[in-house]
Amino acid sequence: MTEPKSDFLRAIVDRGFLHQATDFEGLDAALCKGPVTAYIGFDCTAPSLHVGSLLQIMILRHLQKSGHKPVVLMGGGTTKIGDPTGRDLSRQMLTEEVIATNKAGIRKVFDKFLTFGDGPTDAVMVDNDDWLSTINYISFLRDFGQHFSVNRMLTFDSVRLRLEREQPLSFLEFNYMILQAYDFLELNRRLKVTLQMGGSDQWGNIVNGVELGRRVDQAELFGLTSPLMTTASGAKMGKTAQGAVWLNAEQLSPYDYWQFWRNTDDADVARFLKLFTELPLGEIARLAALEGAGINEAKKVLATEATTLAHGRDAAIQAEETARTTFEQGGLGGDLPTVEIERTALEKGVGILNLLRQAGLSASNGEARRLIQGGGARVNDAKVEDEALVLDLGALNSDGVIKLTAGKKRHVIVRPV
RNA sequence: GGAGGGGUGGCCGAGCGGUCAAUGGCAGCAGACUGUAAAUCUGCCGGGUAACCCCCUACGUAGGUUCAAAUCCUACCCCCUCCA
Repeated sequence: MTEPKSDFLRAIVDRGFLHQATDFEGLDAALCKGPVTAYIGFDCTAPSLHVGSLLQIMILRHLQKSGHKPVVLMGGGTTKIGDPTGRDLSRQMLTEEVIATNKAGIRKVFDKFLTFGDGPTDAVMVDNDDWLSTINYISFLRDFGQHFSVNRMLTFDSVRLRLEREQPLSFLEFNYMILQAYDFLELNRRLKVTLQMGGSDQWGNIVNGVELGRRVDQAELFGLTSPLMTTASGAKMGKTAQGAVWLNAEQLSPYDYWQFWRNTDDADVARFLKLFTELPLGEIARLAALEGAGINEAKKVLATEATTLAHGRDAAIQAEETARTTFEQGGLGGDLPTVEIERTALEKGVGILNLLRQAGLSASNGEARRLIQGGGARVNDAKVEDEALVLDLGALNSDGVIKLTAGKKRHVIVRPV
């Protein structure tokens, strides 16, 4: 592969976003010629997106920054028939209202990363429900069915692996790749989209779309995939004990988001800096060269930069500041998760087990008890030795709140109201 | 439609009449060591509770047999394989 000439591909390659592409040179040339419109598809099964989608979002951001037009395709139509991947076949179909709500939530996330509008390089969001829901089976078969070879479809990884492992593959699933290919064709017709991007697991779908476009409309389409994201320890990106790492502040506070990045595995830091921040590569190289405890500096930069993209500079700085006072000075930062408690209840006295539960630091009294027995619970930084401990107004610190801690990292402020 | 196999805790997977709240692995939580990392070691890991005492809930669903069932019987639901 030669060094790409277009800004976009150079960024994508240099920062580690590229897995494979169809006609890399052709795409490079097209990107040099003028604005290219490209899309990535997203599910709308949840009211927000989590870190697992961040890689794709960043690609769209780079695309826009280098002068091209990003299209966000919402899979509203495909969501309607449920997601057939995995064994969760019976997953509930979502109603129109839920889908609409989810789309609105997702749109808010994208607003942070992309500039939407009507301009030539402004991002737009579309929903494949607009064309999929009106498909007529007979005419669809006649117009497009002839272009799909089952023999060929059977060779795609997504299908082949399932067959080799003798796992069931429903006809519905088998059709997904056709519908996705059709999305590409439709987007090309409607919005002059000529490039589809996605995770490497989407390669088969993307190639199908490229070929369908060529066969039906003689359109020159391109596809590009990014590596599937895993952490150094092999886990899927974006899952933590508390659940998914959401990109919107309603579901995950900027402080927690910052913490997620701060806790990145050493081995992932350089890679993540390239993928999830927009720092210049030279700066990243400098940070990545830090050794031993010094790498913590790089993690803080990663956390602050990544949080800036999702929540804005101010929120990121505040999260960083809170982390500093909490972790480095043993104080309590103002941005820590806060739980309110009735002042009158506190006057009477609240059991520590109960309080830990209310603060969300343990799921049950038993778990809270175990936490204390294991020596992991602290009140105002003092280890709790007695699980029968009762806290009242006397437990308030000089700030008039109680700082509850579970383990080394989980802090909650309890504030009387 | 016929024959066979199977549904066990977040996941994988033992158990196949009492000693089973259920072996083991993974994941998770806490402690130690550190650097809010990794690896390692230790403890915990259904709920209630003063403690491994007891109570409640749990091995697809609903009944039944038995002093006693995740384990046996019956019906039903679901999944898989083979045959038609």
